[in-house]
Amino acid sequence: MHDTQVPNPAAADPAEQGYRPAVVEAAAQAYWNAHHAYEVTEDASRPKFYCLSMLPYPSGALHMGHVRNYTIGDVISRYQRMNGKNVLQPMGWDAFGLPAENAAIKRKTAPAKWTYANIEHMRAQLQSLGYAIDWSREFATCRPDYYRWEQVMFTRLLKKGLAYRKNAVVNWDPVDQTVLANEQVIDGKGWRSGAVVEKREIPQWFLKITDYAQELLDGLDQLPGWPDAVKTMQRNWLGRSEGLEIRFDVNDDGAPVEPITVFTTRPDTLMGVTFLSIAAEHPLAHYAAQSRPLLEKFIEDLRHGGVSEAELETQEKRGMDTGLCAIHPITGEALPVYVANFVLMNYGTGAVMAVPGHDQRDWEFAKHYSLPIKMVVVDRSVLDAVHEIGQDLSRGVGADPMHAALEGRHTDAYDTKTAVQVIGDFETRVLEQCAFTEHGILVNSGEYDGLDFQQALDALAQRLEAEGRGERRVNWRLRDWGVSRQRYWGCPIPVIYCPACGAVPVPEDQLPVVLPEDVADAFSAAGGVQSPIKADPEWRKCTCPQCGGPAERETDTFDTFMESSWYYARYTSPGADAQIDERANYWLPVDQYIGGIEHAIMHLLYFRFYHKLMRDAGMVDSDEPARNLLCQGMVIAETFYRDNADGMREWINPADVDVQRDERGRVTGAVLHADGKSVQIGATEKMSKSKNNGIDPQTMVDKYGADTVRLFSMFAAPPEQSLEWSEAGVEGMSRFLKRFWRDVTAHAAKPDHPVVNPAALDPGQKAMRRQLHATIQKVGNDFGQRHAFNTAIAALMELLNALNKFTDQTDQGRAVRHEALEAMVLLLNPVVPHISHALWQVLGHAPTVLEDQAWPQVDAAALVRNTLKLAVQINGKLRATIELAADASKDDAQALALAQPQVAHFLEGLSVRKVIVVPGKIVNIVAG
RNA sequence: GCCGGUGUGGCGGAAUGGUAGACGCGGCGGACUCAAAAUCCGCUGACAGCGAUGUCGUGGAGGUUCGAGUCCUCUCACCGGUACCA
Repeated sequence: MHDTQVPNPAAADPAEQGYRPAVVEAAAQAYWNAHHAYEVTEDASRPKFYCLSMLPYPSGALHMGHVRNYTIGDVISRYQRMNGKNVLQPMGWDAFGLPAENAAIKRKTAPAKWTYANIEHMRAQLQSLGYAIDWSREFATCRPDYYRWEQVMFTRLLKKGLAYRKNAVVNWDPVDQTVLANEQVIDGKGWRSGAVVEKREIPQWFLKITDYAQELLDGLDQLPGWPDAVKTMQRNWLGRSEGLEIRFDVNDDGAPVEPITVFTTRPDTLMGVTFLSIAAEHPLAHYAAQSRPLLEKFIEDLRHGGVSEAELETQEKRGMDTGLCAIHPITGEALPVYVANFVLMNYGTGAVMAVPGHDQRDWEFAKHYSLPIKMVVVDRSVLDAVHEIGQDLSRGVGADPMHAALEGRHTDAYDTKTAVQVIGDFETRVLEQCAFTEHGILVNSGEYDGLDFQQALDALAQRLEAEGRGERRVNWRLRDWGVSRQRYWGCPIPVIYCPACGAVPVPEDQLPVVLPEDVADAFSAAGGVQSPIKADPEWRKCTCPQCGGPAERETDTFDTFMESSWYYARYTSPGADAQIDERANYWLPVDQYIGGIEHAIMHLLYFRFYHKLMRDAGMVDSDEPARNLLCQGMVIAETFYRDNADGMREWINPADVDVQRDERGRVTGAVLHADGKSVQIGATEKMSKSKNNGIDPQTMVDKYGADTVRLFSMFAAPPEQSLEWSEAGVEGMSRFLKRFWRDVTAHAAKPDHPVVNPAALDPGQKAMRRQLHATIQKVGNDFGQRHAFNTAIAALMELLNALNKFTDQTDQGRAVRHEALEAMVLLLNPVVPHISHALWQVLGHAPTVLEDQAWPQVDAAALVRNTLKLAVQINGKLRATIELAADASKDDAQALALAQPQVAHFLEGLSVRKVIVVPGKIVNIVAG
């Protein structure tokens, strides 16, 4: 490849000394493209660094969230390469999904066509931002040569028993006769039809992620580079709990029926069970409803509404007695069995033992349906209080609740009235105010009285196991991953249904099962309600791979989380004739993964799960897919609106509004450019179409340049926090880059640049150079360790401000300035690579890929200080500052502090009790 | 409902338990200009004071500590997730 001649943008027109981002950026990008600057291959001689940003969904146009995500990734990538790493930064497209179907319906086109057009547009937008991406590895997940391997993997999992089919509940729109996503259910109604949504059970494919639950939990401890918040959320989502599974015999009017199995983490409250609750989908609920019309109607009513957890958990608690009778496994007591809408069939066994005295939800349910409440656990403090009184509880309250609990502890002296009151008060609280849900000591529990939680668990487990009525169990909140979707725009599930052989995986040599893309007519014909491959009777026709008889294909497609669970591995092996090849083990695991916090649980759990599946298939060596994770916050913006005469609220884009302020800078109002009339100011929230507060990145790049946009998105907030877009703030960044350009070109106008001689520097030059090296140290730490890009940039701004005040024109003064400007170009390069590329040449270097320049080194000698400033506090309040030699002793510091006139003034009439000296920080005088 | 997070000047934010408000925006004043823009310089948490300076101040209420924005308990508001949005 020959060199493309790229003019030096600063030298191109000597008369034009100003910063012209469009010219600078085009030149830098042309140079990088000509030199394939960011294409990489495996290189065993260098440490690798795989920097991965979550791949975008091609929704139509880049939004600020993308810009923020990919700029963070780009800064880290360029920084790591300048520190000697072989850096891979890839990009691709998460191209299947629901929005393409919605857009296709709206535009009467095919989802594929819309998707590919979006990819073309968004790729160009990404390229205009100048990211150091290896584009040779790009792919879209909707292409058969990508999803083919997902299908191969699935058929292998099927053979291994890690994929299986079972019934599961979905949202059903009875008017459109279609399954709805949770997002498409609004207030319990279908978003298009407006019909009340119903729950419906249909057969679906599942992956056995629960087989990996323990490993997914344990693996979190091997991820020190992941945020604690993410690990905590994943732990809670996995939801490991230890407890007992207990069987209750059940009879229907005396005749025995199937027993009910419950799981409980609180077996110590077993003696407080006053009823059982089962899910509406529980087999016994169906059984009981057969002979009970009212119950049947109740269960039918519960079918209304969607299936999302948020909806189920916030709806009013309702239940109905089934008329069945459960037998308490210890006492033999008869207990009613309720159908309750808060019991979820897909958690645990779909049935719970209700202990209203010690579970708040059961307590509320018992109150509402007038069911009995029993107190069987008391707080230790209650026992202690009673013990203190010395009460012999054999004469205590009516039921003699604590006799055994206090066995051997009571004395002869007692005060019946007070003890009864203490116990009574506690019981009254449990019966009338709220459940007591903490661990404590058992009472009212016969032979188990006086035991604590662990003792009760052990005793009950032993007895129930011996009697065959229960066993110890570990229960998980995590459910198996349902991967079937009743939609068109996804990867076809490679299964064939044969009347003779049942569900048969498509043989690998017949894969991929290709999704037809030219379906625009089918889409408009069906109004998008029915998937074209479901609507087409021909597509599904095939022959059974086992018996050769006529058979039909599965017409469901995979959850799109399937594609995004392994894309990171595919980037390592472009063109491989397998899912991935041996190159994967050079690059994996990912060294830095970056994406939105909204993916903290689901995507990141599937991503970890899939990596373990690939490991167990012998494809990768590592246990976890990513060493370090950074979750960036949202991009938010102000909203503006007008309430029109017809009562509709019209949202106005922030770009079309001028904000008005008073003489102190406080916002007093806002007006529309177009008519100069006022508009209302709304909340500052996530950029969205519905609030019309999105700022188009392309407009910003065209107006200010990519470097300015990149700089602002890294400066305005730390990466994990939400970032408020502010065009005034963007202008501030533009000013900084203009100043930087001007200062470097002005300095370079004089051709000579003497070299720093540290021994020859005067105090002013030394101070300037100390700030330079302190900044180098801070920027390296902030970029490399803390990911605090905002403070690194602030330090570089301070350095430039200091350089502007440093007017020293002597040889050594100019040498210090030269060292500083050259370092600044390199330090800023990860954030603003285009202007850095240009200014490097202005400083007299040949054009080059700047990431191959070494990162500036800290000169430790330049950091040395002779004196330090200390704050002096009296009783924690700042009263003076002192300056003393860096090697001064604590005593020196104390003496100097006490000698300050202000200190003496504040100590008047007080005596010094203690002096705390923290070297290099503070002297605190405690006086009174 | 449940799980996780956030809350600091007019605004975005800074601060290994050690001088709260770095840096940027906005605002005010000044220089340059016929004028404006751009650029440059200075000031800018609130209250009191001519000033030196003092008092108060990190969503709210308590607590630990010589010292708390930072740690603990409770509480309020907002944001993210909640298994078929990605």
